This record gives sequence, structure tokens and C-alpha cells, in this order.
Amino acid sequence: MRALAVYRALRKAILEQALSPGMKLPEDAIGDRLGVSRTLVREALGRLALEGLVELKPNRGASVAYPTLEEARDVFDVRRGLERLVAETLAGRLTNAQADALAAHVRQEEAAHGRDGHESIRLAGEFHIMLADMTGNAILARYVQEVSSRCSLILAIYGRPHSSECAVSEHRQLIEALQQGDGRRAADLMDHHLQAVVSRALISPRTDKDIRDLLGPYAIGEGLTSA
Amino acid sequence: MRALAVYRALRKAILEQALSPGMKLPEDAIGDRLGVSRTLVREALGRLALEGLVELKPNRGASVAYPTLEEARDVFDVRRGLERLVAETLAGRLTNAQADALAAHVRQEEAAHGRDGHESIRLAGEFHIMLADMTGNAILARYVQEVSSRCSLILAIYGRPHSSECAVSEHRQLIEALQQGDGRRAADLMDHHLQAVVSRALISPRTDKDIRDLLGPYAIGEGLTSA
DNA sequence: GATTGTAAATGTGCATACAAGATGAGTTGT
DNA sequence: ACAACTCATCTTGTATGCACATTTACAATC
Repeated sequence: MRALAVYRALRKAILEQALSPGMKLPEDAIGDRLGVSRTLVREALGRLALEGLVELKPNRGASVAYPTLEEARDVFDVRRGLERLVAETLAGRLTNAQADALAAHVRQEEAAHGRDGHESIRLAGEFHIMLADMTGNAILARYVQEVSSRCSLILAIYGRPHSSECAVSEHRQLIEALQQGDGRRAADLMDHHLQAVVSRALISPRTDKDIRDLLGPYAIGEGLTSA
Repeated sequence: MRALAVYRALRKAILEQALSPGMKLPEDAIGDRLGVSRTLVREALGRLALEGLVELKPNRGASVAYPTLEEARDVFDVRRGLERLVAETLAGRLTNAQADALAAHVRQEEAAHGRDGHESIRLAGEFHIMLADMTGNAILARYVQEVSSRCSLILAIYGRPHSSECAVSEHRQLIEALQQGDGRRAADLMDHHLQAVVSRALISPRTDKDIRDLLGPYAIGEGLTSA
């Protein structure tokens, strides 16, 4: 199963932005570098394409995905829906060991807070994946993992430089709500938390994407027709 | 892209139960029958494995997935979470054309009601996929499609013969709630609807799966030790 | 000078070939 | 008769090769 290794290598490279969005991914170049044949590279690329991390155009090869803002919003919406379910499922069912593990993780996040921005983002992402795993629902965990990956890619493109720090306090509140067993409150907290991540990190929600609207002010400024 | 064709062929065959759960899927045999090489069959099988329709064990080949009851429950839970989001997203945003299309579909369901059980199940599934498509959220639509497929497979294994009829009236109520723009009510309706499908169609929740418990009565019956 | 036609180069789509691991039948030893 | 071993066979894992599609560069024409 060396195909899996290739998959993981590419995936990691993309998420760490060693391969930046839009970059071409020729099968034989990758195969050369990784010491495997095109067959395995192809398999890995196909898999990454299904997860939305690479785009795969017929006869034109693969490239690192470059999601549009609309796709970005869609991914975050789905993520909110899924993690809401995580919160509901977990509410009141957290073992002590699990709660401790989460608390320990949050302490790590706090330690990395001002220190290392990159590390901070990684840890914040891991927190959500830990939660999903704790549900014991493998399908749910896989989906959360998948949308989380896509979110990382999206933040790499559209995220503001330093504002994508998943507020540590919000994680703490969430754990508390889960322990108290208040499913509704936990789900709402999760929802608002993720919504906050979007609004903190993502470019402001421009719903109009019509070029004419964008060019309007410039037309007026140059004394051209504004109608 | 003949690999896609192979994928669709296999997928359809599985969902129609031409290939029943647990059946082995040798690459060679499939390739022969479909007139393609193992390469393409392999690609298709890999993709189906990611979607949970086939199981893929290293060096031991592929077989049609045979989900456990736990997996079944997990899938239905995720489905409920996703379709809740569909309902929330769609509430108050249904165009007249969309509402008409849904109404027309429900009429089809009603026509097939007593007639053709197989057709009835297919139509019910399509209704949910139509809804997901209407959100305009491609990722959400893909996930819904995926869990729906898995649900079909699950019902094929664990479903009671004739009780998996997705009540037509529940679909009607849902459309109504969506048109009225009551997101909370629509989401709750969807939730209960899917819960109802599970309880109507799925075998009752046996939480104990220990062989010893199952064999207990037989041991007693044969005069063997029941301790 | 711009546009279209054409040919070389690049890279994908798919098939085939070979290597390695799993399966099962036949065989041998106890 | 049963267990363990061996070899033949089947199937998967991976590499390589060929054909075709796309792109690019260059030349010819208007």
C-alpha cells in the first residue's frame, strides 16, 4: 500500500502549503521525486481530488485546488452542520479521560498562542478532529477531517495573515458545555464558534460578485458614466 | 474517462442489488465483463471504497460492503445532521419552480405507492437528493448523495421487506414548511422524518452483540450449562 | 502585424507485463 | 483419521509502454 504513503505525502505538502493552491501536479515529476511509478501517483491524486484538495481536469492533469469564495462558504456551512452534530452527540457522554485529553490539548493551544502562528492553527484544527473522533462515529469523523482539510486550504488562500486564531476560550466553553450535558447549548456554541472563525479569518462576505458593481465607483471617479 | 463509466456501472449494480452485500469483486472478472483493463476497474473500486459501498482489504481484494448495525446507525446519524442543514438552508429560499418540481415528484411517489415497492424506494431517495441539489451547495449535495447511497445498501441488508416506504405525507409537510420559511420547523420535520424511516425500516436496536448471550437460550434448551 | 495552420513536445488515459502475497489442493508424517 | 507442509494457482500490487489529447512554438499567409 505505497499508494497511501504517496497520498499522505501530497496531502501534507498541500496542507503545509509547500505546494501552493493552483500549482500544477504532473504525475511523472511527482513519481520521480517520490520514487514510485505514475500509477501510484495517479491513485493518490484521484483520492485527493475526491476530497477536494486537488482539481483534476480530463486530459489536462492535476493541480492543487483553488476553491472559489462560494465553494469556501459552502465548505464552512457543511462543516458547521457536521460539527453541530458532533457537539450534540458528545454532550453528556464525555468520559473523564476524554475531557482530560481535551483540556490538555487546549493548554497546548494556549502555550502556542502568541508563539507560533502556524502551530497555533494546526492545534486548533486538531482540537476539532479530536472531538469528532471521540464521537466514535467513524463516518462523521471522516467527514469532519475532510472538511477541516479543505478549510485549511481555504484559509491559506483567503485567510487574513494573523487573525485565524481559533479563540482558545471558546474551546474551553465548549468543553464545559459538553460536560454539563447541555446538547443544545453545546451545538449553539460550536455553531457560533465556527461562524466566528469565518468572520475573523475570512474575507468579508461580499455577496455581489458582479464586475459592473465593483467597477461602478471607478467609473464615477473618472467621470465616466455611472449608469 | 471510461473509469467513470465503470464506477457508475458498479455503483448502480450494487444499489440495485444485482451485486449483493458481501459478494466478492475480482478485478479481472469485472474487467472482462465490462471490456476494460484491471487498471480502470481498480480505479472504480477505489472510489467506491471511499464512498463506503465496497470494502477493500489489502492483498485480499474488494467486496460489496456489508455494514454492521453500528455503522448503519452512524450513517443514519450523519445523514440526519446533513439533511437538517439542507432543510435550514432551503427554508424560505425555495423558488416557485423548485417547489413545483418537488410537488410533481411527490405526486410520482404517490402514484408508485402501492404499485411498485422498488420504484417507491428509489423515488423516495431521489426526493432527498433533489432537496440537497437545490441548496446550490455542491459539497453538501455530494455528501447527501453519498450517505443516501449507503443508506440504500443498509436497508437492503437490514430493512424489513415492505415497511421502508418513506411516508409521502411527510414529504408534503416538509415542502410546506420550507415554503413558509420556518427553518426550525423544517429542520425538525426532516429530523423526525429520517428518524421515522430508521425505526420503520431498520431492525430494532439490539445493543448486545455478544455471541454468548445469543447462545444462552439454546444451551438451556439442550440441557447444557447456561452459566 | 495579426491570425491561422502545422508540427514537435509534453503529459495524460489506458492496457499489458511482471512481481509478490494469498488461497487451496494434494501429500506426507504421525 | 487428522494435522502440518509444499507446491500450484489465482489475485492483487506496481511498473512500464503505447496511443491519443493538449499545449506550445514556429512558420506561412493574408
